[in-house]
Amino acid sequence: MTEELPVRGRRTTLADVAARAGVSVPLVSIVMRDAPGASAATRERVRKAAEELGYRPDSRARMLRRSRTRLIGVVFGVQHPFHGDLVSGLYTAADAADYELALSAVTPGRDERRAVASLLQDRCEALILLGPALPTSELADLAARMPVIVVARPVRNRAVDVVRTDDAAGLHLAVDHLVDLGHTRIAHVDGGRAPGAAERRRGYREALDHHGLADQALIVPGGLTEDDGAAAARELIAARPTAVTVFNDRCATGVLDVLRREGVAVPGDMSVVGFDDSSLARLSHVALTTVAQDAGRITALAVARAVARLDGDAAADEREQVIPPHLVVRSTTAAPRADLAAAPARRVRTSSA
Amino acid sequence: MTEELPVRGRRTTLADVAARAGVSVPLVSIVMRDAPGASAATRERVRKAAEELGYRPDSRARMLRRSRTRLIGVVFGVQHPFHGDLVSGLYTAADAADYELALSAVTPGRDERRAVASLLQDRCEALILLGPALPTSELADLAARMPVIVVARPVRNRAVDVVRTDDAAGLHLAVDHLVDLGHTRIAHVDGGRAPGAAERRRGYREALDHHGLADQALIVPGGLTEDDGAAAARELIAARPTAVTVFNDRCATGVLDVLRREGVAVPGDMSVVGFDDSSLARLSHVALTTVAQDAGRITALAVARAVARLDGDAAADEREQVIPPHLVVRSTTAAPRADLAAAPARRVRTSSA
DNA sequence: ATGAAAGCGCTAACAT
DNA sequence: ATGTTAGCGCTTTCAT
Repeated sequence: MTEELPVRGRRTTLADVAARAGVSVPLVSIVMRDAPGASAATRERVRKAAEELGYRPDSRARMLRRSRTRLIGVVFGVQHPFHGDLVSGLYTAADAADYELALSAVTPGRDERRAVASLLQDRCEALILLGPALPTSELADLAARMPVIVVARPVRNRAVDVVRTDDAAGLHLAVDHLVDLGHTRIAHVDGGRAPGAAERRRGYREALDHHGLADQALIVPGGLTEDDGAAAARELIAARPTAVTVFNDRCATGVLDVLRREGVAVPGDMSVVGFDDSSLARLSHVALTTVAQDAGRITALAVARAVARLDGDAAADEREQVIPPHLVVRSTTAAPRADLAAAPARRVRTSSA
Repeated sequence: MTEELPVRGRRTTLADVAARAGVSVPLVSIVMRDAPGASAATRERVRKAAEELGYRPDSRARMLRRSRTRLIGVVFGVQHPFHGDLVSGLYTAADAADYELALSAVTPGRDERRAVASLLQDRCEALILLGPALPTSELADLAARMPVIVVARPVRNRAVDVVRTDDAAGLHLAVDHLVDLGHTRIAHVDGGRAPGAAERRRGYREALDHHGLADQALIVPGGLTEDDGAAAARELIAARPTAVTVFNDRCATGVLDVLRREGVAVPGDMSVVGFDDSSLARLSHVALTTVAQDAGRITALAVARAVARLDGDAAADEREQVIPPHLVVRSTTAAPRADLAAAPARRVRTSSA
C-alpha cells in the first residue's frame, strides 16, 4: 500500500489522481464536480485515488477556466462589531447560493480603495460593501463595471443596490415605546456624520412631531464610540430629559456608564434606548433596550440581490431595499418618575461640541 | 478617440492591451510587472493602452502560472476585537514583504476546519491562525503540508510555529505593579479554558509566590466576556481583596461595571487590572490599567516567520517566539486605603461557579 | 462512458 | 528589445 501522504512541495493535481486511477483527466474532473458522465465503478475508483493522494481542487485554476468565478467580494471594517454579524450572515447566504466569498478588510492602514482593488484583481463578480465611506461617484463608477450592493448606508444613485435598515422607523419604535411609558421629554444623542445618523435624527424628529412633542426636541451631538456617549452624557445631566435615544449601542454604553457614575439612576431617573442590538446590548449587566437590525435578513437580501444581478434573471427594479427593524425591550427603559414627568426639557436644538 | 470604458461583460486581458498598443502579449506582461526588458517608449505606449482600457491583471491567472502564489492565508474570529488589531498588523507586514493575504473568518456557522479548507483551495503557501481552537494533532497535520504559524496560543508541537505574548510575564507585571502600590490581598479572575488563561493563572501564582504572598492567592472563575466578569465581581465583593487582576479587558469591564454599581469604588476600594489593551480599555471613561499585547510586533514576527519558512532561508529553529507585554497604567489602580491594606483576604483556592 | 484537444489569462524559457 | 512557444490546473467542447 503506497502511502503517498500529501507533503510539502508540489500539490497533487487532477493528473496525479487520473494516473493513479488509470483514467483520463477530464473524467476525474467530472467525478470531482459530481457532474454526470461517469460510471458508478469509475466514480468509486477515482474518489479512492483522490482520497489517498489528499487531492484538493485548485480554485484558481477552476475559476480561470470557468467563465464564471462565482465569487462575491466583501469589504468590511475590521473594527466594527456589527460587521462581524453581517459577515457571518453573508457566509451563510453565499453558501446556500453556491457562491464563494472573498473578504477584504478596511483597517487604519488600508483604505476602502485598496480593499476594493484587491477584490477586483481576484475577479469577483459582484461587490458587497458594508457601510462604505466611499463617495457616491466612485460607487457609481464601480457599479458600471459590476453589480455593487451597499449595505447599511443610503446611496442616492440608481446604479448601485442598497440594503439597509429603516433607520427612521427604528427611531419611531424607540420614541413610541418611550411615549407609551409616559415620557414626554425625550432627547437624542446623534451619530454625527456616521452612516445612518441623518436618517435616525430625522426619524427622531418625525416621531416627536407625530406625538405633538416637536417643541421638546433636544439633539445632543454624539458619535459612534463610547467616548462620544460619555461626552454626551454630561450634556444630558445638565438638560435632564427623562429619556434618551442614542445613535448606537456603543455610544449608549458610554452614556450609561457616565450616568450611573454620576448618580443618575437608569431607568429610574432616565431611560436609555440604543441601536443595533449588538453583543454589548445583550450583556446581562448592561441589558440595554435597543433597536435591533435584522442582520440575517439584510445579508440574505444582499446576497440574493447580487445573485439576481449576476444571473440577470428579472433584474429587480427597486434598487433600495429598506428592512424594518424591531425593538428589543430590556432593562434600561421604564416609566418616568412622577415628579420628573411634568417638568419641561430645556430646549437646545443643537449644542456645539 | 475610442472611449473603450471598462464595461460589464468580458474583462480586458493582456491580449486586449497588446492589440491596442501594437505589441506582443509577453511584452505587455513585462511592462505591467515592471520587469526589465522593454524600452522606455514601449513602456509608455503600453501603459497608456492599459490605462485607456482600464486593464487590471488577473491575480488568479498570475498565481496559476507562477510557481509561487505569494499568498498567506489568515484564519480569524469575526467576533473577537483583538483579532481586528492583529489583522490590521498582518496586512501591513504582508504588504511590506510583498505577499498577499487571504482572509477566512470563523463565525458561529463556519468552523475553523471550513475556514482552513477554503484557504487550502486558494493555494495559500502558508497559514496564520489567530487563537485557533483546533486540536494540536490537526495543527500538526496541517503543518506537514505547509508552514503554519499559530498566534496567541501556545502549542506544544515542534511542527508549528508559535508567536504569542508572554502571558505569565504579563501577570508578573500586573502583580508587581499592585504590590508596589502596597497591595497584598490580590485576587485573579481567570479565563477558564480560553487560550492563554492557564499561562496567566500560572503567572499570577508565580508572582504572588515571588512576593511571599502565595497564601493570599484567590482565584475566581471568570471567562472571556463581560458577563463572566460581572459574575466574578459578585464573588469579589464577598471576598473583598484590595486588588484584582482580570483575564482580559472585556471581562474586566464586566467586573468594573458591577463593582461600581454595588458601590465599590475603583480604585478607591479595589484596584483592577485588565489584559489586552483593547479599545475598551482605552476609553476615557473606563481608563483601565491593563497589560498590553504588542499587536504590531506579533504580526510582524508572524509574517516574517511565514516568509522565512517559505523562502527556506536559514529556517529559524526556535519554533516559539514569546513576546514580552508591557503595562499601561491608567486610572483603575491606586494604593489601597489604609484601613483595607492590613486585613487578610479570605482564602479560596478555586470556588465553584 | 470515456478520451483527445483546446484554451481560460498569464508568465517563463527560449528564440531573434 | 521584442516575439514565439509552451504550459500552470482545470473545464469544456467534441470525438469515439
